[in-house]
Amino acid sequence: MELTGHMAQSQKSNRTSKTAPKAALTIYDVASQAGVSIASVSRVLNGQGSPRAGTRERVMQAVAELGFVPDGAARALSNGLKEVVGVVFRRGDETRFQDEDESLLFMDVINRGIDVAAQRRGFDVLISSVGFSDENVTSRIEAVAGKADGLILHDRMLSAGSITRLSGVVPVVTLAGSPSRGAMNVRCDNEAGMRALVRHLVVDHGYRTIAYVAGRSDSPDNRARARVFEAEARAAGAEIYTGPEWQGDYSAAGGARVVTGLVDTPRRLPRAIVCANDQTALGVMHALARNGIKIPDTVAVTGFDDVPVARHLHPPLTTVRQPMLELGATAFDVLYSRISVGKGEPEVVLPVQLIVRQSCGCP
Amino acid sequence: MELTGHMAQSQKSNRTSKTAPKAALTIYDVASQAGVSIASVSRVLNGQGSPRAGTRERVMQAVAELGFVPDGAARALSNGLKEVVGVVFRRGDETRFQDEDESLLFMDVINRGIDVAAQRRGFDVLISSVGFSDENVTSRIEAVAGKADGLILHDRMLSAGSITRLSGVVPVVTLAGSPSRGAMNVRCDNEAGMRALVRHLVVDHGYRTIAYVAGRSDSPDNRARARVFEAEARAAGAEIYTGPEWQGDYSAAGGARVVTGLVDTPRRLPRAIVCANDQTALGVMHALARNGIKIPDTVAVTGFDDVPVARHLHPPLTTVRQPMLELGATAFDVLYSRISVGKGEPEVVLPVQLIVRQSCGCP
DNA sequence: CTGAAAGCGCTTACAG
DNA sequence: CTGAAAGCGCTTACAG
Repeated sequence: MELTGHMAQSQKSNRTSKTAPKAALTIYDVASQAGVSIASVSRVLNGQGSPRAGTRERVMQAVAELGFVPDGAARALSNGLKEVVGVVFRRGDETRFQDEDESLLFMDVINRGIDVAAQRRGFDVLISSVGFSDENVTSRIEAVAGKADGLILHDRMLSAGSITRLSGVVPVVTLAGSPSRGAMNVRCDNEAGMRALVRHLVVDHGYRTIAYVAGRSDSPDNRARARVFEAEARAAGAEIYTGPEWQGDYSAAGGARVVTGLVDTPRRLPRAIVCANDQTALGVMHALARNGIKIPDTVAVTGFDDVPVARHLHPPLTTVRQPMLELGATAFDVLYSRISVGKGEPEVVLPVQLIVRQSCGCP
Repeated sequence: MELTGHMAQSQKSNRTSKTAPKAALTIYDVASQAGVSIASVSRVLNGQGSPRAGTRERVMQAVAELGFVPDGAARALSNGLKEVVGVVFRRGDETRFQDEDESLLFMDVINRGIDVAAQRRGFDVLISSVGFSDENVTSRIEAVAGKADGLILHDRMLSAGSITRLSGVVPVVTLAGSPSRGAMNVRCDNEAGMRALVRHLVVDHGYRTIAYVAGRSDSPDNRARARVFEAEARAAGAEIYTGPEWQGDYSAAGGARVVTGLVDTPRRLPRAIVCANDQTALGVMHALARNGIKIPDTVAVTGFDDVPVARHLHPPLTTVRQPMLELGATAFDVLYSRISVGKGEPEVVLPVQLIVRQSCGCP
């Protein structure tokens, strides 16, 4: 017994440590070991047809003995399905703001949602993050496209034209953007969320002056939020502080910059500052606090997204919750049905929820 | 002009929206469009040989016009390289502890390090997270193995035997474990870190009673830390509180449980509690605070890892910093050299650094 | 420099 | 139920 063990071991370690690495096993090795054809091996491995019990057993045994794992590339080439979904997003390597790099952010949570949904279908997720300073983003995305059955693109990864072009190669789902021709889009109901938020500030709290710290101006989400913000505030007769000094960029640093600019050139602050997203609110709150301005007593602040850290800010952030896990999962599901059935919803809008905490002035 | 635009559009949208989806483009389409052989197309696409300028141009133009993207599976099958590295890790879906799910944890940071290093080599990262309750983990991992050129396995994903077996299929790097036969391992210098930490507590602070809240007992990291902890504390003549009640599980909940068990059955607490990792320390500190026990005045607490949130705890956590980004990057680099050159370091040990903050009793 | 052809490791009609 | 064979879309010796 001892001996058998040793033999098995030295055999193995022999194979493993050979300088000339053993050629990878193929389905042919399994077939000859089991004494059947490669077609039979393939069938029992994939549960196709109804192989005779004896056949099945011999194949299974050979697979187990050899430790055979079929090559994914060959399978993919043969049956036209890689069982891989590509996800491309922007790595936040630009900003170095307090809690910003350190929390699970919007994109991370979405990716987790994609992952979970993908696993249900036997898909794996091919991640490709691109840095802000990376060049040839397009070729990087194309490389991912070539390795996947479909692509999920986070917001603002590519121009509408590029997206349309790419969607000729593989099905594409964009996140939180607007539908591009050829691609599908999954997003949250910005309009309803912003409407509820502004009404809460202007009607419930009765704030008469209000401003919107914008996100990147090329973001459809930002544009939708800005539009509704203005319409609702105007409808309620509030005064809107506006202008280029209110331009943020979705980052905490951007939000802080806006506030710093305001207090430097002394002028009246609005009673409430509505931020394009939570990260911006984070920066705004930090900067306000640094300048000794009380939140929410002097200025109320709100966010958008409800990232995990939002409830831990001081004061806890009033914001609009986007169902991020669900957003990711839905993106995958839409993509999957497009891949498998050939048709998918061109646009899905998920409901959001106003989360009232204390940064708006509520007790 | 207007007309041209429209024509181009309707043409395209025609192709895109056809019920019978257009057959995917192949290298043959490009070749015929460019009037060259597929070999030439392949050569210019891959920068092999020295195609004549005219050839190159015609190919490039055809590629651009058609929007051709080569199929990754076919490339992989043909040249034996997928340019994909698989990463398998455990999703934390078990515990619901305060800051635990909400911060970028150990594994997330490591994965980011892998991603960055992989991009440098044109590799993409195939992520597969497994939940604690997931079954047939092995088959899931094998599926990833089949789709990748190599595998990076986080700690405690598989038994040593399974790892050795798997390493017969693709090169495997394990993280923070001990080297299994056939696989390579990248880890941090637990011994040096724990030695410095315990000496700081026992020698510098002069604490005479001390305990170690263990991590999972099947973790090599935990065993190494426990061993050095005991040796150093004993060498300095400190009294070690020990026993099954000090068994944690690497989670915040586990750390809290240990403390709760201690205060329930009143007994003397040690002067210092050394935790197997930061998450455990997080739970220990929460539980201590909940019971009105002062940190570090009554009990000092330390962690291990230096996760991003560690510096934001109250008091800031004294811990041992593992270079997590570097750990991930090194894991990829080792794997890559094994994939490309055929040989890689069987074991790499990265240096760690004692980070003294306030939870140990320092001002 | 370029093309015809073989081959990568699978899956799946097609016969039997 | 099972096997021989074609084919998936590339890359790369091998001739020319």
